[in-house]
Amino acid sequence: MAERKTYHHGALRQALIDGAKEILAESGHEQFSLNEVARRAGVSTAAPYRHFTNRDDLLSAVAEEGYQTLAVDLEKATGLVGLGGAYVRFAHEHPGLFVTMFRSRPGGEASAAGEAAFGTLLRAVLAAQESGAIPAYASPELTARSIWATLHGLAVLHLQRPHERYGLGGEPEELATTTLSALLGVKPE
Amino acid sequence: MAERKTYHHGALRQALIDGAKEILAESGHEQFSLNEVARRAGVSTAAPYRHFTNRDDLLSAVAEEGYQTLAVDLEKATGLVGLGGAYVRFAHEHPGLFVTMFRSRPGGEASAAGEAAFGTLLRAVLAAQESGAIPAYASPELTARSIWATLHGLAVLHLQRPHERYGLGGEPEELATTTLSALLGVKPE
DNA sequence: ACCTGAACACCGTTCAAGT
DNA sequence: ACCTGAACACCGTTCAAGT
Repeated sequence: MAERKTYHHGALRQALIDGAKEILAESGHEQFSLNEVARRAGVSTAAPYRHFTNRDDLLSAVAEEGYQTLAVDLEKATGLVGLGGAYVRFAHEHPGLFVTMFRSRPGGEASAAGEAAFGTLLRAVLAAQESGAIPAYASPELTARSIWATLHGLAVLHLQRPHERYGLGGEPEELATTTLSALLGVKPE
Repeated sequence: MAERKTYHHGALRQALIDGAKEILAESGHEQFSLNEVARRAGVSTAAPYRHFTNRDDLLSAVAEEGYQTLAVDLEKATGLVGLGGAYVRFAHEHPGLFVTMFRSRPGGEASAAGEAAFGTLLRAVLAAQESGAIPAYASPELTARSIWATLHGLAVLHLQRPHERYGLGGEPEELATTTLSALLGVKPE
């Protein structure tokens, strides 16, 4: 292990990001260590500082890739309920990455991928309101933000309290369906 | 500073909890350090281990007191919307404590105070459904859990993205009102 | 330009020893 | 019974020095 490679034109940068994702997947955000990432890449603990200003900067880069993956997942989903399920499933399948995404860059700019993800949700809300699948108590924007909050809370609570089953089943899709229908009366199409 | 006191019959235990809360309020959960708590209490860094098995055990005790404070806050609130506002306000006023509460004891038992807080929400939902203030798409239990998820997501997102204003204003009560009314059509009574 | 080696202050935790 | 002092492995970060 710790095979010594030579990194050229920024290859180390991506290797560090990939290694960080590995650690997050294996041990979670709490256990993440910058030194450990360096060790896995086979470089000294000082090497990452040529590519990132500090630990948080690396985690921000990881978070950005996480937003891209999330945006792709959401785009593949169909309907408001499918979208909600995909959001909760993402958190469930990548807990370390999910936590990292929403802890990083306090006060930083919104990620482009994050905006795209919201846009996908917004379109689904618009369609659901127009078809009458959900009531239009408020504008699509406000409703979409509110649903995002709901899905986010659901995901976070489910990660931290997996034993308290929100709804009947433990499957992310079932959680999202049950919750959204309890609040909005939306039915799976 | 670091005045050397003598602690008797468990007085150090509470002093450590209080010191931990201070640090959480000043610097947040991320910056929390067990050694720092010991320093503030004027004891050695090994002393806390007579009262807590480790760092997480101390934070769990802190979290439990947080749940008690939250339960009291919620009980003082009136109506579903008032309750939602109180929840979001608690997170807004005690961010470090709030994060600690929902990060601690993974798989541990639910706190009694946490259960009490949920009971308060449940009663408010029941009343709102009976008066017709909100639609009864689902059982009060399921609706209460769903609303909790919404409030939690709102609180978390607002802590991490204070610049993205959910709804028009930044006040916790306004956030909760706007969101709940967007989802449930509930009006402030 | 990119990485190493060694150092710094700090952390959580342990343990023998003091009172 | 409760706390100290000193140690351990580990962390994030810096910086002179190597290639």
